[in-house]
Amino acid sequence: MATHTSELAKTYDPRTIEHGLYDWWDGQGYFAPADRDGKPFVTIMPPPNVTGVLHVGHALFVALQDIMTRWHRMRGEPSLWLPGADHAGIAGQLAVEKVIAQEGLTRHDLGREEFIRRVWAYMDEYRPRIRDQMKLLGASCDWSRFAFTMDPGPARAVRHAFKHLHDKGLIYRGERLISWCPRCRTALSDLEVKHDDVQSSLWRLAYPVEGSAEVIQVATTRPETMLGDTGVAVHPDDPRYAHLVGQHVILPIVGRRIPIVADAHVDPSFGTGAVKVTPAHDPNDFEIAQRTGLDSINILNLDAMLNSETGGFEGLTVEEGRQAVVDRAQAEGWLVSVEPHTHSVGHCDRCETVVQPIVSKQWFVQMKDLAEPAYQAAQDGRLTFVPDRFKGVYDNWLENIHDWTISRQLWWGHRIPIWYCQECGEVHSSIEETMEMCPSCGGAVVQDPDVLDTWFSSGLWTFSTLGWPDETPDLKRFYPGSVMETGYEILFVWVARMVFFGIEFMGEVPFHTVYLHGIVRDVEGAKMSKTKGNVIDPIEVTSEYGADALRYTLVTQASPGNDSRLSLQRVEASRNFGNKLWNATRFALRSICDAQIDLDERGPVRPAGKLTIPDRWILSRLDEVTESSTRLIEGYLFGEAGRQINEFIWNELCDWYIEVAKVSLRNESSRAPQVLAYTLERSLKLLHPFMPFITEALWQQVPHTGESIMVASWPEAGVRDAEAQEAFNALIELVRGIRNARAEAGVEPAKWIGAEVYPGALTSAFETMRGELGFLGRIADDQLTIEAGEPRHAPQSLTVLANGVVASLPLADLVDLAAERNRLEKELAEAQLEKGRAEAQLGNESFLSRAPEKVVAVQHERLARAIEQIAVLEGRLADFGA
RNA sequence: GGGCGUUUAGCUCAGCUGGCCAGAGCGCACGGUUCACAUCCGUGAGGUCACAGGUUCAAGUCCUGUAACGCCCA
Repeated sequence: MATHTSELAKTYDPRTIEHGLYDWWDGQGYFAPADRDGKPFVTIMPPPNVTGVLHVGHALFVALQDIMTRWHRMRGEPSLWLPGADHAGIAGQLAVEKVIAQEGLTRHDLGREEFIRRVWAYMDEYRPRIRDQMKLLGASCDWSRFAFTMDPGPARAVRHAFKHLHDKGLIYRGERLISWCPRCRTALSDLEVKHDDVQSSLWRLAYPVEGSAEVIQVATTRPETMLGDTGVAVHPDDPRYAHLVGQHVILPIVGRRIPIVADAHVDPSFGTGAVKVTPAHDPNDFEIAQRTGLDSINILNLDAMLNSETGGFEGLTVEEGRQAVVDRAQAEGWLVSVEPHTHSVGHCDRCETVVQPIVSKQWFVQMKDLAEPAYQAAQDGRLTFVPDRFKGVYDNWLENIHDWTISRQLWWGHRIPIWYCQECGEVHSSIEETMEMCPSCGGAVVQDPDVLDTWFSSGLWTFSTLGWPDETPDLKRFYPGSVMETGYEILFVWVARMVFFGIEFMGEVPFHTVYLHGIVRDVEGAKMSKTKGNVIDPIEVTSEYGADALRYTLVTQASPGNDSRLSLQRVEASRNFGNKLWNATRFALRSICDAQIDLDERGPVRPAGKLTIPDRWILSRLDEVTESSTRLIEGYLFGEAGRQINEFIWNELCDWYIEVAKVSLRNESSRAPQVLAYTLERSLKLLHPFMPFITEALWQQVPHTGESIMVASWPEAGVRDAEAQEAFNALIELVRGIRNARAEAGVEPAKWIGAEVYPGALTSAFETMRGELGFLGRIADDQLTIEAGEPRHAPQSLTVLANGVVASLPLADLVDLAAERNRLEKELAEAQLEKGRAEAQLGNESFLSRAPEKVVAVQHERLARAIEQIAVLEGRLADFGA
């Protein structure tokens, strides 16, 4: 270990201890998968995109993935957590466009080559920053395998995948209605379009029917699109319009003659029951046109300005065009009505601009054949979800899948590996980065100018990072991986795509478990955003409270799949927990300084032999916590595991064991040092995946075996000691009762009092804990009696009942008789209620016959105890007389 | 329109396979310089587990419905 201080400071200072540890771990090579046999644990990091800085959402995923990885590593499995970064196509390009805009330039001023050079420079600047931030959080990922989507390896994988799918006919080029962002000037996939409700209007327009005085009214939320109408559709069974089907209307403004058609998808109850059909700018209309053979007329340029098809409106924006059409309709008398209407409008996920549906020539992935096996994997259990409700969401998406638009009219990204021959017109895909001439005719070729959707390369991530398409040793050893941990918001865009690509290219699902976390919100529950100014910077939090505290907070405050709110108060509480652990270790180190701690290859040897009841109790509780936290982590219930470990350390080890150890440590032959060393060392190990820095720092100080807690073994649970637990629990209850009675009677906290204790069956156990009882209850040793027989009471005394143990505290002048009588009466009433409840249960035939024996036995005990207490309380009250 | 989630103490949330009197942190009240820790210790107050039905010997937990809030898909 790099720094080995002999004395711990009085308070825990996360900054001091966290500094330097990470580099030491890294230098020791602990982050790389161990070179040993056995099934490896593999998780691939969802690549944060390189355009920004880390936010708390990243801190959450780092914490969760690090917990899993560290835990599996401690269990002795070769563990790989592979980090990466994502080039973030649109977002990346936007970020750099903003930068050059400050120089008054656009990407077109620079030209494609120079622009891309600038993007690379930008990315090269940001990548290390993100990496450094993840190091601050303690991410134990293998940096030697770090991958970037634009690196040569992953880029080659993209070309291989593309060519494979193209050759197979699963990638095709076609004219389809797609979502177009006028601002980003690119096609988007369905998943990049967010739908928001917008307050708008519903306009009713009257179109004149050809050769008659009749008009047909249509309702629309986008009147400007009438310029591209190629038909009017009505429901085939709608009697109002039956006579018009097959006739034509003359479209106002443009004067086009368009047919009235029947289509079953028209909703007769919406609006007028007749809809205008604009196949080039509406998905539903596009489908109606496909079925009824209507033409398609595009009225927009790619910058979303109206084009020459619109007659006099060319060059107007959509909004201007809308106003112009409405004005004209009003003036000419074919505007029937305008009513307020709220409807859902698609916006670009990146820039919020209203998305325009446009018919355009793009590249698509045909999804049906890819989706089917991915769906099957979830049905037969090869793929499971945590929490499992996301299986339904996943299924539903795959069942209703549409083809995936993968071409983007951007410069930053993987260039589509397609070349068009200028001579013979053939289209070729290639796995090479460049193509010199047409493979068919030797003619000149030109590469498709577009790039691929970022998620196309991300979808290959589980194997492109391991060297695919080459059969590398890494690929053989680490594919398929184990767990994919990520946010639920990218279940479709990323997880599902990794699954179907994994199956398609590797023949196996890329991971068996998908763990999905929620969104970390601010204290008010609002999503954090730069514009709102409510962002909590994880790095700032880390520098104030420590990465351990932030990680612990994020993990224990959230349950899988649910959003959580982060408050600094809670981070502070986690830091305080670190301080508690820190000081418990200081105490332990001081107590065991002279003692010889026995070590074996797993650390301090489990104490055996002459153990006291508290010794046996804490060991038994440690076993229980070891068992339950192991089970919880196996079941992905990290938050609950973390909480239980905290409770054990704070409320049992610190509050009780260390307190009683102060008594037994006075005794030379005490085994407390060994018990303390053992329990503390195991506790540090249990907590290590959650709070890696402080546990390492302290572990190095306490007696241990091995170089680092990171690569030490995860504890195994021993056999429970029910007898010790029962006896010590009774002691705890009694001490609490005594403290309570003292407080209520207003006894000075510092005053030593007397006590007569009647522990019944636990008498001999209590004899052995005489010193501890006196210390904890502040009872003078020469005034403490422990007797097996029936409780007797001095007249001026308080009575304490606890788990079958009775104590009488003679407090002479201090006792307020009326108050004590009152207190006893209240306790008596409670005991009688308790007796009644138990009797009711035990009097129930079906309870006795149907409930498990164990549960029935508990009720018997409960009844017996209540009866006992009632007897004692009634006896006591009788002493008070009338 | 379809689906999902949330609703538990003043606040933020746990509560995993149904089983003693429902827990934590923060906040609140009272008291504490016991030689690890005031980033602490002790004691206490505070809950109709959203509502209405149902299943069960037993429901915060399972089922059905309702409401409010939120999210996803169309």
